[in-house]
Amino acid sequence: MIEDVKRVVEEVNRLDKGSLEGLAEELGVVLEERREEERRWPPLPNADAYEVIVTRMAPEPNGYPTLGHVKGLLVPFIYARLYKGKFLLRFEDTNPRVEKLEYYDAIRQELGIILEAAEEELGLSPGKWDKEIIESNDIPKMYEYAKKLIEDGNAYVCTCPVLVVRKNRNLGIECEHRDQSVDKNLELWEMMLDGSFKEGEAHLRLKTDMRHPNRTMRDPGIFRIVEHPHPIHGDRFRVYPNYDFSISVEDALTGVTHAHRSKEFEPHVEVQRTILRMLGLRQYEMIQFGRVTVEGIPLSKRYFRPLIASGILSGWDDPRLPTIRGILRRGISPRALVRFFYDLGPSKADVTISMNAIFAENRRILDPVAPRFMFVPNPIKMILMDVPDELEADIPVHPSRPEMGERRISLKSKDGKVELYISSQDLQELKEGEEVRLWRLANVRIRSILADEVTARYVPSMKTDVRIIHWVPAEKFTPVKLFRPISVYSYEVVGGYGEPNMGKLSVGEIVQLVRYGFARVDSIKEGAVSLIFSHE
RNA sequence: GCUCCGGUGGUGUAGUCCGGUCAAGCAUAGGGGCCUCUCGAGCCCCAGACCCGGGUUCAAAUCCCGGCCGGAGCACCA
Repeated sequence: MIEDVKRVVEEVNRLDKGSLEGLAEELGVVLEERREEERRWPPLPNADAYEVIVTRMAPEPNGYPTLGHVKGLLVPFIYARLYKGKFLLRFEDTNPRVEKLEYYDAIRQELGIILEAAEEELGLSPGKWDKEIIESNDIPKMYEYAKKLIEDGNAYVCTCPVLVVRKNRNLGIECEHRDQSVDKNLELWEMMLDGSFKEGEAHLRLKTDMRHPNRTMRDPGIFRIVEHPHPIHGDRFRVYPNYDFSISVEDALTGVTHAHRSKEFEPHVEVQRTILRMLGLRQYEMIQFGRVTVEGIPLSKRYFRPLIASGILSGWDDPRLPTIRGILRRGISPRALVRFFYDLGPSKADVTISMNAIFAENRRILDPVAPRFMFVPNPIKMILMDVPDELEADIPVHPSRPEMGERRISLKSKDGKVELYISSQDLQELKEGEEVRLWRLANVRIRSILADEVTARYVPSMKTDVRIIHWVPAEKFTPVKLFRPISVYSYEVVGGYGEPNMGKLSVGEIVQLVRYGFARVDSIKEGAVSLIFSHE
């Protein structure tokens, strides 16, 4: 019997897909239709256990958000919306030494822009956070929890110097403070709060296991003294909770069901679970995701600060920087960012992405809407001869979308001559005697090429299977300065002329320079346009 | 060193929990073609992957064991 089953299964397994499908049909088995929908994200673990899914992003206001933060924002946001839950923005501001008010604002602004774009691009609505929380507001509440920990014998005040603690934690040695009485600990804790100890002299630590294989679990510090004004509370507090403590209490108290953070916090899961258990607080899902680094670009603020201070970078919005500001200023649409990170997914693997991948998304979004303009870098004068009275070119705003309109450029000839500019790059490719087409204007035959001037003869033809180049009239054009980011420390400025009406652009518009690439209008002064090159 | 986490086409990702619908999906980059008065976009087609070795099983990307490679943490910072 078993042998028979074996034989039959083997036989079936040998069949190819076609005959299996035929067989299925014969037997009346209905194949489940493969769903052709947009790629879905993997489900949230244990989602059914919660009535409402609550996620959050918890940035520390210690700098301008970068590309690296976008995943940390979008992962919880997307899940919250996918599950019709709530998304919180929480400022993790418990280290006043590095936090500043301007960073709170920068984070609100930048994240706001991205979430709005997420609503547009992915249809995840509403494209904003449901509630903002300032963690430091809850410090008094955290003091209460600290007290409870001490009273239950789960925490003690330690006055060992840093180096001793470091050594003890490495070696797994318990110090004498560990066995202090509850009363003694309460007394010392009050002293921490009332200023009897200076910064660094006393710490409240969790009593766990000094020989735990996971070293973050060896009596982690949960409160310390910081003698530095807080950007919001000034001198109100001198004792601040540490990361593991504040995050656990806050997540539990604000109803978070799924807490996302980057993978480096993996070892802290155990610490946080322990804190929750000791405090009798609600447990929730802790999910780690892989870090994102950009090929060739450091993401650390520490690295950029001196470059900004020394003027090598113009500020936190320098288009060479991977800050969100910098990237937007460069002309990357926030929708491109959103789409990119959506496709990236919430995976736990660390990834190195290339800016080219982001550029590809941006092109996809910009191409259908960006108005086209002719731009002639490094212009060289071209003199056209044998021109009838007038040449006219109707330039479409967007060749694939005639409804966007067109503009007319007319060139009047003087004694049969017309002057215009072409780019020296194009000129290099031209040969004397060659017929070329000036885009949408006329065909010409190159007569002579000199170092700073080229002459050509008008050809009454519409042939388009010749080389097509771009031009601007010599009589009227817009001076253009194009800033091309190369790396964090370098850039190139390309000067040239643009079509006459480029002077009417406004700051923030993103255009396509035909045959050149996308660029964003950064500023306009006295009719001259400054562009920042986005990408090809 | 210790602890933890990963490894699917060039790149990124889905699938791994609960083995069969996966001779593996999607995107991007690559090749070819069509279209186009942009070297852009669009459309069509092509090619390309389960880290290695054992094991379990009728059946393994999926489970087990061993190895290799990569990353992170080991701050009284988050």
